[in-house]
Amino acid sequence: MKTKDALVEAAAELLWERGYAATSPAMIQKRSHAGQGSMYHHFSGKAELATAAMRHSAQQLQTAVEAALGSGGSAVERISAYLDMERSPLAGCRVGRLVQDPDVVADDELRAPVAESFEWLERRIADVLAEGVRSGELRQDTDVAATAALVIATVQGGYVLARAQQDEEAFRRAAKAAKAALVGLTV
Amino acid sequence: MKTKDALVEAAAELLWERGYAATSPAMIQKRSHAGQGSMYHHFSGKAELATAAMRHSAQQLQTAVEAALGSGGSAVERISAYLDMERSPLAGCRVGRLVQDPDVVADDELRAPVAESFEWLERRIADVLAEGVRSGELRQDTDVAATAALVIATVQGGYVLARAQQDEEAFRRAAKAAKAALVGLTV
DNA sequence: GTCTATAGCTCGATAGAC
DNA sequence: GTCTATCGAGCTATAGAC
Repeated sequence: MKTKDALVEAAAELLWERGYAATSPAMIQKRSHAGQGSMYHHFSGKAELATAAMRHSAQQLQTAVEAALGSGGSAVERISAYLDMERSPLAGCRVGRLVQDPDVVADDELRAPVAESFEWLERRIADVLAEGVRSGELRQDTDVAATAALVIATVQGGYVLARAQQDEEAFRRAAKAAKAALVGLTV
Repeated sequence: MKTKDALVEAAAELLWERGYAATSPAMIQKRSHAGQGSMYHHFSGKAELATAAMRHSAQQLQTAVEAALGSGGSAVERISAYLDMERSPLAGCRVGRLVQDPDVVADDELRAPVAESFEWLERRIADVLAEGVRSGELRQDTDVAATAALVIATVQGGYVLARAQQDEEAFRRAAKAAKAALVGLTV
């Protein structure tokens, strides 16, 4: 169970750095120090290994997000903690970047882990916001679903801005304005 | 000058649909009904043709954005018009999607058109917001640069959400919350 | 379970005829 | 300016020895 893990780990890294289409089995094998035979023994091919790697990355991300959202405090504080999570804006989102990959979007099996990850995230953030509305922290007329989408879009779009200009500050600017917008929703 | 334009047009479409790394010269030739020889006569190779196609797409986008921002009305109305521009969220942004491509980010020549496009957009939107502050429509303490980044990130991130879930509504939810946030900045 | 060898294909680019 | 032929490399996958 050691070589298999190394393959998944290496595949996850490469999917993050290069996406699915631009990552070859040979690259994964080289980085994980596994041979051709090992890879095709543990997985049926590139797609199955990539799916396992995506689920691995999504799980890691989910744990980190849960830690940020689960910290005590008000809804605004918890969402702000999510926006301020430790990130490398220039590296991009290990899950979100896959959404641009033509091969991933074309194949429902490959897209499933990504879609599930975003669905979970959107619901999770919407729940925190709904708590804020219930407790009287946020306005009663707050559109919880729309605001959750805005928060996640800010992060995903912040990655795009940072990568386009090769400047981490672009991400932080977007996050700062999103936090200000959240404060504007408080009673 | 006809075959050359067809090559640029086809390349722009394919870059939008598939990105740079996953688009091959053969695909571009097929779609533009141009032969191998024609392509290498007009362009030094894939990279040069792609650069021309990117500038073509960026120009198209700039014209459309200018139309939305240039419509009369308050700053909030003009930015809202940008957020409500006619888009196909599932198709993604023809410029922003290139930011995820490993080959594009690795090469400054390829990245330049993308970076310039985003720099122009961020400045343009910041200018509109600054006018709103000056006219007394928006609060004096508005962080114009951060808000501009938030607006663009909302659009780019909205594309990611929509593609991840294959649902246009995800984009519209994010845009709706962004417009609400803008209203919250008015005096 | 892991290895090497190789299949069959497509990649991006070049050559040279016309 | 456009064509076809071809190069060397890398792609994903399979075969079969160990």
